[in-house]
Order: sequence, then structure tokens, then C-alpha cells
Amino acid sequence: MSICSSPNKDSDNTAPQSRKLHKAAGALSTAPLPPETTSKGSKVSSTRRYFLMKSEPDVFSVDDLAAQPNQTGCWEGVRNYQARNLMRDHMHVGDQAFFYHSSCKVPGIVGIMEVSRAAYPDHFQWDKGSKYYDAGSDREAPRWWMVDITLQERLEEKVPLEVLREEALKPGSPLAGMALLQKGSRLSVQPVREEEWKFIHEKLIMAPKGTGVVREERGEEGKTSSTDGEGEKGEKKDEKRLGGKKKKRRTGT
DNA sequence: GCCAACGTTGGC
DNA sequence: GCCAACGTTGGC
Repeated sequence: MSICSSPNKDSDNTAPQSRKLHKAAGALSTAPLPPETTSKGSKVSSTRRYFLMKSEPDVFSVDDLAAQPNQTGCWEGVRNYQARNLMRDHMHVGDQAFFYHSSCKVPGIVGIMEVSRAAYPDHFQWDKGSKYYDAGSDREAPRWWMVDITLQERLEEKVPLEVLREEALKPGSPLAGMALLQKGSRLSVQPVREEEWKFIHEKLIMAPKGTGVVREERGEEGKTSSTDGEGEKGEKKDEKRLGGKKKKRRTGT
């Protein structure tokens, strides 16, 4: 995904300071969604839903989102059908999502976001200069969608994937079935069950180590400073994304 | 529609 | 950088 800053001005195709986020793909086997109360089309939300959205901090970090006007941006560039369907069909204004840093030294949850605009067509699919261009997408029937998200909290202390895994192993843990922790889980947008959300929020975010840790400030200071060693990778993104492709032959299996 | 080949994700 | 595990593509 990326961010096209203000949710309002992107209605056309200005694409302010766009930067690409993750490359979505994935496998979501389990992770059921809360029951939908109405038909697909209507975005009437009765129950708040929860999600987890991945981004590589090299490409777009929680601090980058914090620096956006109104701390709001569009989550563009999702090019996986399952992730798209989640955004398009199941995300409503007011739903919440964890901001997850992936492909970094310490992957984990770094922020809490709220959906501030329901799904609308990702205009980058028609932008020939974009890496997200999709020649097969018809303007009359957009293939790719995005939502706007607003940062609510930037966690003072990340909740590492490792901690989530440890918690999930405890008997009766609400995290036992969490999509993120399932083998082969790659989806860049995942549903989070309410029990999972509450447990993470109350036990791992609000009171990790027995201290209140979530900070209020929403400023955009301390980019590389306070964060945990993810900001240093400055500009090897291109190398990473373009050059570092490795192919694995899966033949034989 | 099947399935092998290929491409990507993302933790480690 | 390695590699498991997934998704997509395209020949048939």
C-alpha cells in the first residue's frame, strides 16, 4: 500500500506524496469474520470490525503515516484478491486496524488505526507510471480498491511478532487462532477477531510489563530516534524491491 | 480445469 | 541471504 495523504484530494488522481507500501499476497485460511449484518454492498456497520494491515517500514512506516496531514492516508497498492475483498467488502468507517511492520528486524504491531473512508477504487491501477498499474483493470469495473486509514495511536512500544507467538502458545490464549500467526500467513490485510483485538490491546499494549505505555502524542518526531531500529535503512528500498528478487524453484513438491 | 513452472512474501 | 509457503500464470 501507500499513502496518498489527504483522503479528499485524491478523488481525482493527484496522488500527492505517494509511496508504495507492501506487496500484498497471502494466504488466509482461517480467520473468520464477524457476521455481516447486511448485504455486501451497503457499508452500514453495526459492529466494529478489526483488522491487521502490514507494511514494510522501509517503504512506509507508522511514522510516515503520522507525518501525513491529519495522520490520514489511503492504503493503496493492495494487489491480492483476498486482501482486496477484505478492504472492499468488509471494512467500514470506524473499524480499527493494527499497523504491522513486516520484513524488518523486529516485525510487530506498531500502531492503531481507524478506517476513515470505506473502499473506493485505487487509482494507481490506471496509472501507467505506477508500479501498481494494471492494464487489465477496467475503469467501469475497477479491479483494485483501497481505503483511507487514520492513525489513532503510535505505540510507544512495539508488540513484536515474537511476543504474539509466545502469547498464543499459552493455554487458552485468545491468540491461538490468530491469522497472523498461522503457518504460511502472508496476507497483507487480515481480519482480527474481537477477542484477539481486545487481548492485544488490553494486555499487550495498554499494560505490557505492567506499565501504561501508550503515549498520547501524535506528533511526528523521533523518526529514527525512538523507534526501534527500523529507520536506518534509509534508501535501500529500491535495491530491496527491485534488485533483491530471488526466485525459488518449487519444482518437485 | 488441472497442474507444473514461476514469482512473491516475509520470518528467520 | 535463505527458504518455506503461498499465489498466479499458462500450456494442455
